[in-house]
Amino acid sequence: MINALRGMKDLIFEDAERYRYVTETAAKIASNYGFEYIETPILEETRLFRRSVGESSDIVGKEMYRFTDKGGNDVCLRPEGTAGVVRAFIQAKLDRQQGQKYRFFYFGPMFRYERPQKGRLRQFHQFGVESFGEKSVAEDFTLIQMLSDIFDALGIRYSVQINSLGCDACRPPYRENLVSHLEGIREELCEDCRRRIESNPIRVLDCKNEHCQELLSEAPRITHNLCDDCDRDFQQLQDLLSNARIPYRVDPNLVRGLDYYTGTAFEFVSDEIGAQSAIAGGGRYDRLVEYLDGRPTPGIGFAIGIERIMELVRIPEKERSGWYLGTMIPEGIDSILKLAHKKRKNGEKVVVEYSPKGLKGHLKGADKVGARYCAVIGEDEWKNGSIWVKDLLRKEEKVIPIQEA
RNA sequence: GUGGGUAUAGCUCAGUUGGUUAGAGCGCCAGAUUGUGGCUCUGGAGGUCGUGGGUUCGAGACCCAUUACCCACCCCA
Repeated sequence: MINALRGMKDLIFEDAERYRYVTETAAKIASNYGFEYIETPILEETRLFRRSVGESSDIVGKEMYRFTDKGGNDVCLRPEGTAGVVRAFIQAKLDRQQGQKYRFFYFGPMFRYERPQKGRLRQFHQFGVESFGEKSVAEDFTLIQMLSDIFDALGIRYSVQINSLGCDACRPPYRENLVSHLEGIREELCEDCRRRIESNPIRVLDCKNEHCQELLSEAPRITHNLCDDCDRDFQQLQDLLSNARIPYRVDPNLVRGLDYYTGTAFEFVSDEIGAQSAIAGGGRYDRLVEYLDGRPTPGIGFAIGIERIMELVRIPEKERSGWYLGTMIPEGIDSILKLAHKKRKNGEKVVVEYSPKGLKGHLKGADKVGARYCAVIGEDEWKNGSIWVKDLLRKEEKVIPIQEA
């Protein structure tokens, strides 16, 4: 037997329905916010992710599905969605339209070669949005509001965490500041933290080790080291969230793992799904378009981890719908097929049972496929060109000429 | 990459200190006055016990290896 590859899952039956419900709900809300659908290739040049997501991230460093194609190109299955959309944005020369706003949403599979666990697959799906050209922090607020609208619509409980990562003006000095502080207590930190001082010092701040946390209580916080512009934006964001009655918590340790983030960073967290609790994350990336050779353009986006919310989603109960057609005698099949096609052309859902069988068998069959109407041709109906129809919901039945069915 | 757990019917799982024909529930199929669904009752089909070695008179149970899945670290959505 051939099984799906490790960390890859089939979306079938209820899972498939849940997936569709999530993407359709989110897409509807995103378009209400003025976002347009975009679909970019799943395969991209490796360079794209190295320059956007960043060499220092684990995603690029060790989790990419990477290979050389037959043309000798160094390519990767996309590990996230933003890079491709930004590439498309620049390729379409939209960055030349300075002052214009462009807003996109997308959804689809992403690939990371990680050890699978609850809420973490190698092929997983994200729904994301990217907004280009709008530098106002009101857009940051609007994306967070959109996310809460989406989760509200899906019936998912969440908490919101926000932070500001600063800009080119305030982040580098803060980083130096932090590193020198960490160097001072280096010997007492755990092994992981010592390593992170070089690779990603801000990460040290959210070490799970209790001893480290005690030592870190004195460490400088990014939120106290923002420049005037960043600080003003961050304050305004908080005001906007409060006015909109969106509960949030400032978490100075919230760090995005991707190098391209600047300014506002946010995360939506659920406490009902195990260790992989981040159900959505995003933030600003005002320099990313430049990194990828575009004209400087502010940007901000988020992504939802669809698998992580799948089991939390409350889907509406589906009701009986459409038709089940069957016959009790072999001669009836032509009439059944003709009727089925007429109804299908008419936009109705129809399931046909080809084998003749007793009425009871057909009723059971209709029940099983969730049909509302069960229509059967038997001996009597065959003789006078009629068909027996039962409404399974109202328990009403009638015999009518087949032309009228 | 590291650690722990699990692997028996389509699904969820029982299976006593190793001992005859490996069980249940659900699902599936067929019946319960010959043309009336969901409920009930009866019967039936379905398993080389993940795979490969080993210990033993004898292994689904014990040992080793291997693979897969699950959970956690890590990382992140």
